[in-house]
Amino acid sequence: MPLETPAMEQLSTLSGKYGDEGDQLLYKILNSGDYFKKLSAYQTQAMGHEELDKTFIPSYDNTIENLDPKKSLPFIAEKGLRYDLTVPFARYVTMNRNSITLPFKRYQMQTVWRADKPQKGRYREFWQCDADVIGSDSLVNEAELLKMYDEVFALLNLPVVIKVNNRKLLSALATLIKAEPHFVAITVAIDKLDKIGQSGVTDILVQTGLDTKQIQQILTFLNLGKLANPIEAAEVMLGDLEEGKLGIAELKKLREFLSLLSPFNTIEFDFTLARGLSYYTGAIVEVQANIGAFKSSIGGGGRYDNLTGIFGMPGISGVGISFGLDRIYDVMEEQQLFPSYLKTNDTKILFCYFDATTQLKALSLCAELRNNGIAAEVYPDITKKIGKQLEYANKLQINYACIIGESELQSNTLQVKNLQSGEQHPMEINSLITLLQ
RNA sequence: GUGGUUUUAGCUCAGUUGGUUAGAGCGCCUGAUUGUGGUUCAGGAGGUCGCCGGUUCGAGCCCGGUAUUCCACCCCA
Repeated sequence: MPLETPAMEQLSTLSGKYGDEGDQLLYKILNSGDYFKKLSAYQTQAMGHEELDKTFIPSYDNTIENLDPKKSLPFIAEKGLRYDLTVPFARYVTMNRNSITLPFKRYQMQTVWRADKPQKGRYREFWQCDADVIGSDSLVNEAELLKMYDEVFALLNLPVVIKVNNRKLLSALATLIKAEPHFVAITVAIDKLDKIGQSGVTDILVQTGLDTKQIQQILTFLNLGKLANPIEAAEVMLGDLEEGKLGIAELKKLREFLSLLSPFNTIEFDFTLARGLSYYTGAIVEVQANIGAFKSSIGGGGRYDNLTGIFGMPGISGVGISFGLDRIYDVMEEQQLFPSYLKTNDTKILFCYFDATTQLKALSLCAELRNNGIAAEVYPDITKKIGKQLEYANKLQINYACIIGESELQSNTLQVKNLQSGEQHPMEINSLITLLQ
């Protein structure tokens, strides 16, 4: 079923769900009214002012520069703009737990906002199209959602690579090399392998504080992807660990399901896929266009085991995918994948005229055509220049022009010109309606 | 958040070591053609050179600040 959630959420709902970077990219909304004057002495202290009391507040110039932005934020901004569709969905599920039936499926197509510097393929406001299943652990859901990616992009004629991994393997890897505290740093580093290569990844890991042996094991893990049976190879490496065992089992099961669904696109298991959103716990997926120069992801998703738990409804697992609509548009525009019929004008005919009297006639004829379900337009300005009006129709790709002058008014007929063939015939309004219907 | 870059006519852009009245192409308008398109020809309109300040006899050009565009990084859709 379709679902929509408000553009604004409580900042407390959004904070901490997307990683450190995510919190910085959240658009915060200032509280209403004179939020500084409303602050209590206690609150101003909490904002970093040991000696500040309320009488001091009205002197804004003195106070603002002394405020600690991080400490101040909760007091001056309680709302933020939607950052993705998954977290609001989890909030919705929690709030409506009594009225929805699990497993619950929904799709959601709305804009989200990131407080980012815009650049190529990167927008401050963009559309996401999400599909999620919540309240079921089954890997059938993963398989079906991956197949949904596959089918949608096949319908769009846009070849893609769908990359799949499992967070549990990455987690097991961190356990194996005894570097659990550096889990996030490790995932961020290996995610960059494509861009900066092994040496670049090594550099980052050294800076993180890992030793040579640990780094070597990470690189070994990454290279498993090149083998013929990467999942089995990973099993040898990580299968003794609890999370490794689970992750391997999930990937194997998913591979089995997918083999039955005969995908059109490449679905590959890629151990370098990490993803930054912190709420993913199991399968993670990312979609890349397999055509053109744009290499950033045009879709992503994964399984989140405890997102509703944060809102007070533990033990519910969900999995979802997201289509990055704007980036998909960008790639399709670049590759000219939009079908030509989308580019034609719906307007069938333009009414051309010469003076105030024929203008009235054109308006009433146009209305009559519209009443018959025909898209028609009237040239808006009075001009003696018929050529200009025809050229306007041309530029708008309107195929017919109806010319109304004094002689047509008297004979009660219409001159209808086909702008492609150049042919022009007099006809009655009824035959014009038949012609265009 | 860090680094770079852009800003001149409606649009896309030239503009030399600072020097008279800032240019081009396209578009637009008018006419050849007082009611029949895409071509052609002739003519025309349109710019406080992003903004504020400074240097200079003189600034589109140099300097400072500020806004803005796009790009890369970071991160992601």
